[in-house]
Amino acid sequence: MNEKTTIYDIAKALNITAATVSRALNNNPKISEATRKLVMETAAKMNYKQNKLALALKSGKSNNVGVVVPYIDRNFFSAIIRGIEEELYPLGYHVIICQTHELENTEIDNINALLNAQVDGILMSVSKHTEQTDHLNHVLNKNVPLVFFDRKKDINGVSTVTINDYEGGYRATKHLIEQGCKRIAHISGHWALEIYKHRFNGYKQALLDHGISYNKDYVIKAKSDISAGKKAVEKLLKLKNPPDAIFSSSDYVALGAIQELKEHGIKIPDDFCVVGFSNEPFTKFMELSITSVDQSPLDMGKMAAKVFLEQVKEANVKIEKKVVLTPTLKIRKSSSKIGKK
Amino acid sequence: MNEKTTIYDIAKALNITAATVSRALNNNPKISEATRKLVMETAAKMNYKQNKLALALKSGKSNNVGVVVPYIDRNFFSAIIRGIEEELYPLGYHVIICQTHELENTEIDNINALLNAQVDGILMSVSKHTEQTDHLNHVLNKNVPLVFFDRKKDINGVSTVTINDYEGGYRATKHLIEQGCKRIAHISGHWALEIYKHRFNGYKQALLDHGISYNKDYVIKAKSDISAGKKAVEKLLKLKNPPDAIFSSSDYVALGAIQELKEHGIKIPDDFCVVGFSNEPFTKFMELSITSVDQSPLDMGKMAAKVFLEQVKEANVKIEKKVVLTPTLKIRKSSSKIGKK
DNA sequence: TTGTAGGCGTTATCAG
DNA sequence: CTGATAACGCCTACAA
Repeated sequence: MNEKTTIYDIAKALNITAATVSRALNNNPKISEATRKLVMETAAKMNYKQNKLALALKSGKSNNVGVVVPYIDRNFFSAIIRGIEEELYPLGYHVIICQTHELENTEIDNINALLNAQVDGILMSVSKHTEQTDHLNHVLNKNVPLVFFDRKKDINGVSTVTINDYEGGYRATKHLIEQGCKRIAHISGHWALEIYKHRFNGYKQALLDHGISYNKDYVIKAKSDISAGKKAVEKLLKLKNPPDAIFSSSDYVALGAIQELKEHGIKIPDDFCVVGFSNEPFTKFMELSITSVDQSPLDMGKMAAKVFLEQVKEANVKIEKKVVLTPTLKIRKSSSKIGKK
Repeated sequence: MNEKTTIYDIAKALNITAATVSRALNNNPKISEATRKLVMETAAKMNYKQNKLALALKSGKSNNVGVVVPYIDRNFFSAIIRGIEEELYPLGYHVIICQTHELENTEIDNINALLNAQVDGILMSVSKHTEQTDHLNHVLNKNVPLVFFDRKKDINGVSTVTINDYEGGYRATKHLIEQGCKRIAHISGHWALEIYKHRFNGYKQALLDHGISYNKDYVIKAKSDISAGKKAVEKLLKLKNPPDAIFSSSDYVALGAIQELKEHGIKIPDDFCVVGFSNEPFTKFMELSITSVDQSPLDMGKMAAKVFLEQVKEANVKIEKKVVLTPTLKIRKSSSKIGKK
């Protein structure tokens, strides 16, 4: 009753063969209605559950997909995973999660482990410190669908789902310009990740398009945390001609920047505007809510899942799809100089 | 080269038998050093990877554990999952995640799917709306280790990892009393979850222990969101003798409460103190940072994983372990009446 | 319509 | 030390 019951058990109980049981269970057309019903009933009675492992071994499909991210408890990534799970679960897939901790070796490890586990696909955001691509090519060689989301490597034949970081940077900067800001600084991240380059490019182009000359001194590369934001502001305020706005590639940096600006008695948004990136939950909860670029991670996850599904459907065809989502600017108090209530 | 190579392939290449290859690969003592080396080398050369699926079918161990939570993108749960993953990954386990969306039927579904997938254990936080326990007993009948974290059902033989919600409520309330608050209200959650009852009990006992009589009008049950917090405050302020502090079972409610209090021109913490629960990331980022009870979800996840591991180790013995973690109060501005700088 | 037999990739048992 | 063989649970030609 409580131990595993197999199709053999129920075959024995019915004095028929396991093959017949299998067919009945799978609604195979070539089976009498009578036996089908009988099998179904006793299967239920004996509390039979199909062993997906055996099925997987037989069919070569595990119905598991691996998802690899730096850390699962970062809001951006957990929201993506949620999207993936919700899209894939109804189709019978299970999501296996792995964290790289931003370490190349761990990433390689994860990938290999997933491959050994015979996953039907891998959806991932590459680690900040990944330089090799052998392990990724390896996935392709095994004919396992691979999809990058957000952070990618340029590899032939791999589909990607990203947001238009350039556009995000552009819109954020344009918004600041429209608010009347003239000297807009930019705090960027580690350029090993191209997303930061793109945001910077968008920033730069927006300036140029609006007749504002680009000033190298206004651009700072920093880690993505609060204290980095503070330090960056300290530096910026020491310039002979300090900026009157910041577009930051990180919400945490934006927060640190705001804190430091307040320490200096600078009024936000009246005298200084700040825009962040990622639309972290806290940005909208702040009393001085922070304008930020939303990356719609939930949609990104769902889209990554859909791209994966297309890939499995057309197993023979090699498709390389590049989906680029458009970010939206969430305008909040930290940059609402005009039309303030 | 790029298709799956099995032990048969490498056996053929070496003119030996698959069994020998298997032994060599597994460092079986009864094998000559020479063939071991030979096998290892050609295995590497042929890029052999063990098929864990076959191993799982053979051994009955999938090396997968299922983790079931309401939503994975809630900070509390994603942090727990991170803890579980980090504890289990080094031992070769993979974590499969499922979301119940707080729905009983989805939970039942998830559990069954995980069982079919032959997971080696299930770690879960039960859904708010789960009343049945058949599906959970079912897990036990199959002899699959089951561990509850945070939200549990009282089922014989199931280990649990929770925090001492009573203590959390007690400490939060005591803290408010120590700050000089005299009329402390409590905003609770859905009592279908016993955690809310426990927090309430801690609140009540703290009052009594400090000679403050319990006032039913000061207790409100509400959903766990910002607007519920606002409404609760509206109600409380209409009392003939309104409170001067709130201990809320939710950080979101606490935030809503604070917003509403400010609307009414009430000074926090000078005239009114607020304490929340969960230590959501945003609580410490606010300009008026919010005092909150930290549940150390990362530790909770790690502990749940450890309990699971003990369980698999002692497969024969039925152990029912109840781990209760002690929450810590993170004191911040929203309740720091005394010793304010 | 149903039974038989083989195989998915491994490991374990038993001989040799 | 190594080779054959069976088994894990399921599905699917092929045969009856």
